[in-house]
Amino acid sequence: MSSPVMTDKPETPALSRRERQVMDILHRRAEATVAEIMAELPDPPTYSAVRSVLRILGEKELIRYKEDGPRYIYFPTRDTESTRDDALAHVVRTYFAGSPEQAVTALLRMSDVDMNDDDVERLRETIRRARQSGR
Amino acid sequence: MSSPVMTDKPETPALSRRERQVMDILHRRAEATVAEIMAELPDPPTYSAVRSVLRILGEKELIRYKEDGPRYIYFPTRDTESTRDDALAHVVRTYFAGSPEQAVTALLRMSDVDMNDDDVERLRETIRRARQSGR
DNA sequence: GCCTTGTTGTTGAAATATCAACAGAGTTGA
DNA sequence: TCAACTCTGTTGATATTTCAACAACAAGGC
Repeated sequence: MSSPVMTDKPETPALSRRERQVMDILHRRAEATVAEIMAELPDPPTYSAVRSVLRILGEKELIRYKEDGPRYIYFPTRDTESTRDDALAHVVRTYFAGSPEQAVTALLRMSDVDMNDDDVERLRETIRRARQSGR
Repeated sequence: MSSPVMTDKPETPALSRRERQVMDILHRRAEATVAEIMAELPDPPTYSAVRSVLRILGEKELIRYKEDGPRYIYFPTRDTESTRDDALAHVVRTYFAGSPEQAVTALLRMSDVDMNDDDVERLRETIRRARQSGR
């Protein structure tokens, strides 16, 4: 099972439904036990079923675990920061025509701030200037 | 999770791997033929296989089609705007601890603008003031 | 006209995901 | 101590997904 060189491994090994649900939980919580994951899953299956998914995710090397006394605590293998950037990039590409500015607008609307594209551009300019004047 | 209205997912029937890939393509392109979808799928299966997925998505009422001469043009049933908001909200909840500001920071970094949380807060203030002074 | 190409409708097989059952080991607390 | 409880390791059954094959029909080029 130990192939030393794996040529072009896709960034996302095409997760199944349950696999994605579990990964989302682990990213949201940073780490979790089987019981915690089970509690957060929609239509939670049995303990055994959750562990089956975890086993598969482990085989795909998407998660690892550390021992905490008698039990395992699972956590994502990949760095959270790069993972979140990928997730964001995917959303921007898929839903915002690849325009981060449009996504920013939508986000600020979500956080109760009204802002149009011109505003965003103005903001970017402001930041850029502040940055150049030696922050 | 501080959002006052937390609508349960009325229609996100937990898509499978291929189903999600196809939906992503349709959201990115707004509409597409079978051939176009097949061309954009990773590890593209046969024409028939793509159509099977489309049939299932149709049964779930996630997509519809219009006739364009001899062929069908498929498109998402749901409004793009609400779908993208949901997608964004999911990413924010899963990867940014529910903080749109953090997501904005990551987005602006992606679009080659350096900006920290203080910058974002300053920006929000700027926008808010500009708005109150009668934009 | 006639052939080639591209499309849809339908069916069913193969691959994969999902789930639960059971055995065994370790921990805990009375 | 030891019995109850919780957890892991493993296996296999069931459900769903994924895929391809084939027939029928329409369009376009020669």
